Amino acid sequence: MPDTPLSALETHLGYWLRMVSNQVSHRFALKVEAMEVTVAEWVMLRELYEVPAMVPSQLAGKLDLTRGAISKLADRLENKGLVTRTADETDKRSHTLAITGAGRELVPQLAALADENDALFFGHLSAGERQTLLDILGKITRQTGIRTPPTG
Amino acid sequence: MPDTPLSALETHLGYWLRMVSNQVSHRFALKVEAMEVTVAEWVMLRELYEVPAMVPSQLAGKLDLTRGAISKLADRLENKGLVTRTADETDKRSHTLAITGAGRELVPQLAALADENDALFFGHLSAGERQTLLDILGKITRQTGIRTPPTG
DNA sequence: TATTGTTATACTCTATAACTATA
DNA sequence: TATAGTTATAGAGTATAACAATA
Repeated sequence: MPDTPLSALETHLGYWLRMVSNQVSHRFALKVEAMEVTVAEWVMLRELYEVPAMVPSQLAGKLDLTRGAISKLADRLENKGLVTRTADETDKRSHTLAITGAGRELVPQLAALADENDALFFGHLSAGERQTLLDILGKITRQTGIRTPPTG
Repeated sequence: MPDTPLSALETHLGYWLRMVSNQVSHRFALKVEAMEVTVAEWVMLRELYEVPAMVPSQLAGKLDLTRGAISKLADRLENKGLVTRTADETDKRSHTLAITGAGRELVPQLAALADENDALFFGHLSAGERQTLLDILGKITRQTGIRTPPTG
């Protein structure tokens, strides 16, 4: 028997959020594995899908990763032909990252897998509950100043 | 401009859940680092805190990890003096894992850090919103048959 | 000197699969 | 033969810090 009441242990929201999120992401990872893409790569592709091009440090800021992490991720995606690096003419230190045609074709397929996975985990919630969840996630991120989900 | 409408991309709940959860867990990791414990170790300690002892494979099932992963985690915690392995007399292949006195003292301190972290990320939600979030997380896990948060 | 991106290094987390000892 | 736990190996994910080129 524990020395201390368990109630505090039972209710850490962060703990349960992590449990559920890990489960959801893990299942999604298995799905995208078939398309030879990892979850981190999917995140980067998603981001590049929505802009013409972006410099690595900008992306690092957006995804809250180091420049080194972006560099490695970009290497992998470049090797897969899903992303290209283009030199900056004016500042020779810099370059931009852009999604390729192949990458652009892949994204909707990956999005379909994400839809499938969402259906599996969130499909049994009511539309209202899903919206509430999204709202709460938005509220949390807005308070802490990271990227925020769409308000829908 | 993307070839496909972005609305589908915008609203993947799994995607946003992961973003928020990663943020929360990362911040928590920084906090517990000061106590020389990782998040995965905290999860294992939490589990062992609530029972007199448990066999590794049972724990693997509970945390949805492989026996190998548990073995390595147990090694680390044993080296830190937070967990002990005790041979099973009847089945010589088996043993049990139990939290030590030091581990038992540490858990409430880690729980306090979890409280702090919860406050940071969920403190601005209303009590009702927090309960709703917990309810929804519970609902999701109950549907997919993994461990579920307390109904509170 | 400061900044951009890369690289070297390291560690956690986790898996798969082979292995050892025992049942 | 089957099971319990360990270990070897590997790869993702990420960080820190040193580095090269350029500004």
